[in-house]
Amino acid sequence: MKKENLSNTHNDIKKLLKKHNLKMTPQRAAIYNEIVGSKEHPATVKIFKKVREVFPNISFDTVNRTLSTFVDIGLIKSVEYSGESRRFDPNTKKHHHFICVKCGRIIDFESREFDNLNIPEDIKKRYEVLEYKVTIEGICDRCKK
Amino acid sequence: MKKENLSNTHNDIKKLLKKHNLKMTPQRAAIYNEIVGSKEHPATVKIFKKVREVFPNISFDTVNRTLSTFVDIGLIKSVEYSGESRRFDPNTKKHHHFICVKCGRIIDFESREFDNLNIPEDIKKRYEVLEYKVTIEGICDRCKK
DNA sequence: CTACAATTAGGAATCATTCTTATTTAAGAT
DNA sequence: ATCTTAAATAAGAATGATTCCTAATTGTAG
Repeated sequence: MKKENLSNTHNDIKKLLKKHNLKMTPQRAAIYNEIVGSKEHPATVKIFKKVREVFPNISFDTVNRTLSTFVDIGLIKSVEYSGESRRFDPNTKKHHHFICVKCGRIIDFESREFDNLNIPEDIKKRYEVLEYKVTIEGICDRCKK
Repeated sequence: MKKENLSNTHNDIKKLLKKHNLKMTPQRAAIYNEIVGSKEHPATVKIFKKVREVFPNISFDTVNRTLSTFVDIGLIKSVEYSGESRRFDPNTKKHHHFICVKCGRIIDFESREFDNLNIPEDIKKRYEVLEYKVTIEGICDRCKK
């Protein structure tokens, strides 16, 4: 019997929510059930539509708010830095980014090592690789104070 | 005297635009002047406001459209995969992403090598690093056909 | 079981982006 | 220099994503 079977899931989230002084609600359970195991990195609308099938009255706001909550407590992750407005970079030379998770500041940096990584063979075989970069997330000097 | 002084800029863009059958306009020049040399990875609204100071009648649409054009011809880059809706990942284990630039599909992959990169010393010194990941951009198997 | 604080639904509001259309303009040809 | 025309622009409407507001509901501690 596997350690993490579905019957444990509910209690696991409940525990995690409790740790953050948050309540377990049927909506939260439904949203979690929808997203867990999903391999397709769904957008909020997609999750909303799916959850609506089993929870016809749930509002978009609830789904959206709940997803943010889940990200805050580390239950799921938000992919990349999407969701904000598009931002531009006049620097077209190869470089990498440090992004401050507090203020959103994006700082360029260069690294010989990062410029010369070996792309995994199975990726190169299956897909056409155009470019890659390393993105470091953290807290910038200004926000540390 | 530096090679790339400002007087060349105008002609350089003009040449690049021409290569793509696009016209040089004062709006495009103003937008480029605003973004070039900018270290802060500005969002569209910010660029719009700045350009408006010297070009009071320019529309937001023009700025936005022009920025997309600049990205298309490789004059600037769009940072990360922002601009779309937020997308979520229930996989909180360390992993990396391949993003298809055609369909936007995000594919997880794991790599021992990528998991153990050496973060540059000056980054570690100046900022608090929380995590990092490698993002590969390219064309996925479905879109290659 | 009760009370209270947290959570929810629903709709309005906000923000970013794109579309539509009429007008203007850049740039090659005369 | 002027003409021609395809491309680009301004302005506002439309769309899409997200967040805010408020009243009603619900989970949970006591």
